[in-house]
Amino acid sequence: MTAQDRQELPPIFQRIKDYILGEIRSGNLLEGDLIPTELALAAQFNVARMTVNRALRELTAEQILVRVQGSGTYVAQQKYQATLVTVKNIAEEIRNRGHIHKSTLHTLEQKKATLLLTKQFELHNDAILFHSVIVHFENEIPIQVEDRWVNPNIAPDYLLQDFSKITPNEYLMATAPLHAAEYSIEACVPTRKVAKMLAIELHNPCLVLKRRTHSNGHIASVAAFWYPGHRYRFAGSFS
Amino acid sequence: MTAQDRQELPPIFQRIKDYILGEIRSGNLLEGDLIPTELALAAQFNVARMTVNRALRELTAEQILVRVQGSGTYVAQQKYQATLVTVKNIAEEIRNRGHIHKSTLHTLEQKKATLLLTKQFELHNDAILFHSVIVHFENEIPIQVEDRWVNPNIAPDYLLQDFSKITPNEYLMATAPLHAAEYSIEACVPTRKVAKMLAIELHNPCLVLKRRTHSNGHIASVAAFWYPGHRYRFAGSFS
DNA sequence: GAGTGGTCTAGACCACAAT
DNA sequence: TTGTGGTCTAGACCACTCC
Repeated sequence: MTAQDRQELPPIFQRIKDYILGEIRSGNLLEGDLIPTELALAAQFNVARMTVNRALRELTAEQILVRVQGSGTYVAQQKYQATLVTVKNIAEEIRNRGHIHKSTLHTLEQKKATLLLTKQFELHNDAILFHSVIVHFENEIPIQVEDRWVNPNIAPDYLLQDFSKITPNEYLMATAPLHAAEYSIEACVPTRKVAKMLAIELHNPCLVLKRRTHSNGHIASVAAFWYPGHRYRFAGSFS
Repeated sequence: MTAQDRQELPPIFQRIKDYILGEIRSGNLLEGDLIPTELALAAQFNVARMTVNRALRELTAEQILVRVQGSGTYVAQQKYQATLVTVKNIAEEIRNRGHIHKSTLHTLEQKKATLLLTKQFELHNDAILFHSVIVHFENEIPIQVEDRWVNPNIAPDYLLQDFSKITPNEYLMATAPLHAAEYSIEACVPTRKVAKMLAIELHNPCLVLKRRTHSNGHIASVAAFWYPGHRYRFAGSFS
């Protein structure tokens, strides 16, 4: 069968994927069930085995199926209902909304690490770190306080940057490739300083995103991002 | 070249992927750059074009490359530094920590939808919905208030369930396959009812996860999950 | 028209699992 | 040993972009 014969139909591998997905949705195939072999599906659809292989390989990448060499292909266990939240570069996010991003630099210094920070950075006791505090504005309204500590070994020129033109995030992404990160999201009452910078009351809760990033086997940066709870939310969707 | 010749080496398509990724990491290939054609890479690695095709197709699925038919293959724009938070079934999460999950049912009813709810569910004005309010405990400490509205058409037997044995999440996952969801995370002060159920003060901020789930082309469920801010955080890591 | 990626074929050899 | 998936080949025709 040529592509012309198929006309407006989706590619064969896609139709095989749709067929399998349909069998799962309809209940004909249940979690853990063995599905037909590649050769059986190839015969059923009258196509080459490679075409079936691609369909099943992609469904495996999508975690719909599980394949075991020598054994067979199974319907994967249903995943938990999960929510994924993506937190991006704040300046980019604001610009993507068509709004104006501005930032003000409150602190840019080098400072001896506290005990907690030396542990977070996995550095020796008297380590010197770079520290910046920046407030980000969306259309002149403060939307984020970025309190960041940076490992001088990873970004030695950090203090020389013009953070009105480039965000620390953008600078670090360009300087130190991101290899891994840990993060948490909490709801906290703001400190006096943070409340003042965000122009909110002390009793207004904040969303606090904390993130530690790794680069080249070292801790590159430890940052806390404070958002006013009544002006900001993390949101998204998935399917 | 046979698999035996290659011995312990990774498959060819993987080595081509690694090569491209290395060129990007090293800076030899920059964002937007055109990469060699399939035929050029096939000649360079002395393999069939299909093998190169698989490597490039997978890198495209991973959003490392962008392919344009008739034009060429390009290095995709660098992704933002992103933080992904996964929120799972609360009962499962607690058990995974080795702790004891318990829940108490505060409300289980059918009720006429408010105007806001009819819009969220995309239903007509006088629609009847199921409503449940459940408090989840971790080692006897309240950790989540689950306030959930459910579409009766999707889960007609919702009111008959024993939610001390199965969470609404688990029941809905088994009854109505999850196709998509929207969600948000906010920091809010609790309502009086929520504060009482969570045994916290009115001034203690809460993390509020809101989630709307789709199943079979309909809105299955609209839920708000309240967590005490000082006892709970969303956390995770990625690399 | 030349060159690109998109898809597909009909074989092949291999590693691994079940028996 | 048989059957499974994992990978690869050396072609092919097509749709599309760019010149």
